[in-house]
Formats: sequence, structure tokens, C-alpha cells
Amino acid sequence: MAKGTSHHRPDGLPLRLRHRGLRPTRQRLALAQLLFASGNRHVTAEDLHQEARTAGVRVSLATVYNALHQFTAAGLLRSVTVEGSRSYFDTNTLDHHHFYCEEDGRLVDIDGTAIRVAGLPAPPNGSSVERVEVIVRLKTK
Amino acid sequence: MAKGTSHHRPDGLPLRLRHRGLRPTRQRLALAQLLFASGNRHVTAEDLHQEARTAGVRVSLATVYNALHQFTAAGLLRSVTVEGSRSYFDTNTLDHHHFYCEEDGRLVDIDGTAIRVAGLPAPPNGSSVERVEVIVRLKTK
DNA sequence: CTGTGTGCAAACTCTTTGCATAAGT
DNA sequence: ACTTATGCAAAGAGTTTGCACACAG
Repeated sequence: MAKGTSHHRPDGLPLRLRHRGLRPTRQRLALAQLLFASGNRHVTAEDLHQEARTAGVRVSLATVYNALHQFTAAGLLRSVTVEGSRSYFDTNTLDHHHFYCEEDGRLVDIDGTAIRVAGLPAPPNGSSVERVEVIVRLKTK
Repeated sequence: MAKGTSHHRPDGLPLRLRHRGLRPTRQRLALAQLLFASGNRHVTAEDLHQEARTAGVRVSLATVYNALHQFTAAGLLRSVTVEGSRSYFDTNTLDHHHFYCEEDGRLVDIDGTAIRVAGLPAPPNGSSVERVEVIVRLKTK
């Protein structure tokens, strides 16, 4: 393993962004780096903004929001809604589910293949199922 | 069955509120009436406020929010989070799930006994499951 | 160069809060 | 009377937007 840590060659990021029609700007690259360098993550805009600043990346909160939405539209992220006041963005774009701890606001992935939902009624007339989302709300035992 | 329509005697409301430690004020009664008189409902604060005004009930939006939260704390309502920007309140406090149509913001109940979720992994250490919530996101076919 | 992205601050939406007034018991 | 709820308007959080400047190609 001469260079890089297997799954994420930094060099892949610019191409990955450009491939989705996003110009690999300094800010987007830095944010993508933070997001995708370390396994599956669940971040809020504020989280990511803070992280960027801590990492010495000069980026505005508005740009973080823009980037998160652009990444989501481009299929690099998925948004998760578990609580009204914050928006979470999930780097895992495969179908999967979540544990959510209301107390500390933490999200944990549940592999989509692990869970099976049985007994689903037919969707209302004229609509079809886009996605089944399971949220397991946790309390401290 | 001499009087009332079985599940919701209007006379029951004041008692129902008082029983939960809520003083049956004019506004709370009117809102409770709107909420509980007609089967299961999913409303936003704005919805309910509008409805109240339409029904000629003078009530402020802040009071609607207060009442919705008080009712929720008292176990008369349950809050449902499907989308970041709005908070929904559900008059069905039994365990159940939802269809959610992103396009028109409509929520439809799915009986809790209909669905079975299998294959749930053990919750993270130190926590236990409070509630499993299934949201079936719909698209117009 | 040329067009897209960014930063900043202001605007916006939904929700909560503080304090004087009104209503419930 | 005494306590609790309400109304209003202002504050608050999170998010979005508009426009001048900066950067990537």
C-alpha cells in the first residue's frame, strides 16, 4: 500500500465531483474530503462547518449548506429526517435504516439488508412506494 | 346508548383535559374539539390555527403551539417527524406507522399491528428501543 | 477571459419566550 | 382572590437568498 488508504484516494474526489457536474472547487473538495474520508457519517451543516473551520478550511456556513444540497442532489449524500430542528446528511446513500438517540442526537446506521418489513399495506391510490424508512428511536437504558 | 356518539361525547373533553392536569380553557377546549372530533388527524400548528380561525375561534398561533405541546406531553397527541420544516401532530397515540407523500405533505396512518419489522439488530450499548417508526415515502405513480 | 462558486449579511420560516392582561376555579 | 393560560410582539434557531468579488477552467 504505497499511497492512500485503499478506499479513498484523495485523487478520486475531484473526478468524483466533476463526474456529477460539480466543479471541484477548493471548498467542495475540502468538504468532500471531510465527509467521505472516514467511513459513513451523519452530519448537520453546523457540524460540518465547525469541522471545516477546525481543520483550517475557510468556508462559510452558506457554502456548507450549498455544498450539502448539491452533494445530495448529485447522489453523493442522502438526507435523513429524524427531528424537526436539524437536518442530517448521511454519506451512506444505499438503502438502510437508523438508530436514533433522541438524547444525544446520534444516528447509527442499520444495514438495509438486515431489516425486513413485512405486512406493508398497499399504498394509497395513485401513489407508489419510493422508499421505506425505519427509525429505531432509542432511550438510555 | 341513550346519548352521544359513542367515542366522543363533547362533555368528555373537559374531563379528559382536567384529568391530564390541563385546565379546560375555552381555547384548549376548542382546539381539542377540532382535533379529536373527527377520527385520526395529522395537523401542523399552522393548520390548526387556520382551522380555529375559520371556525370562529379566537386563538393565537403561540397558544396553538402551547396547546399542541401540552397535549403531546399529556399523551393526547403524538408528534411525527417526516420533514424538517414542519412539525406534525397526530391524534393517534397508539403505536403505528405512516405513509408520507412528499409532494403534497399528506400523512396516512398505517395500523401498528399490520407491519412487522424483522431482523432488527441489538441497539447500541447502554440504550434500549423506545419505539420503532416506519415511514413509507410515497411518490405519485 | 468567462462563467460558476463563494462569502457575507440580510431575509425567511417555523417555533419559542416574556410580560402584561384575561380567564378559570 | 389566586393561579394559570392567553395574546402579542419580539426573539431565536436553522436555513435560504442576492449580490459583489474570487477562483477554476
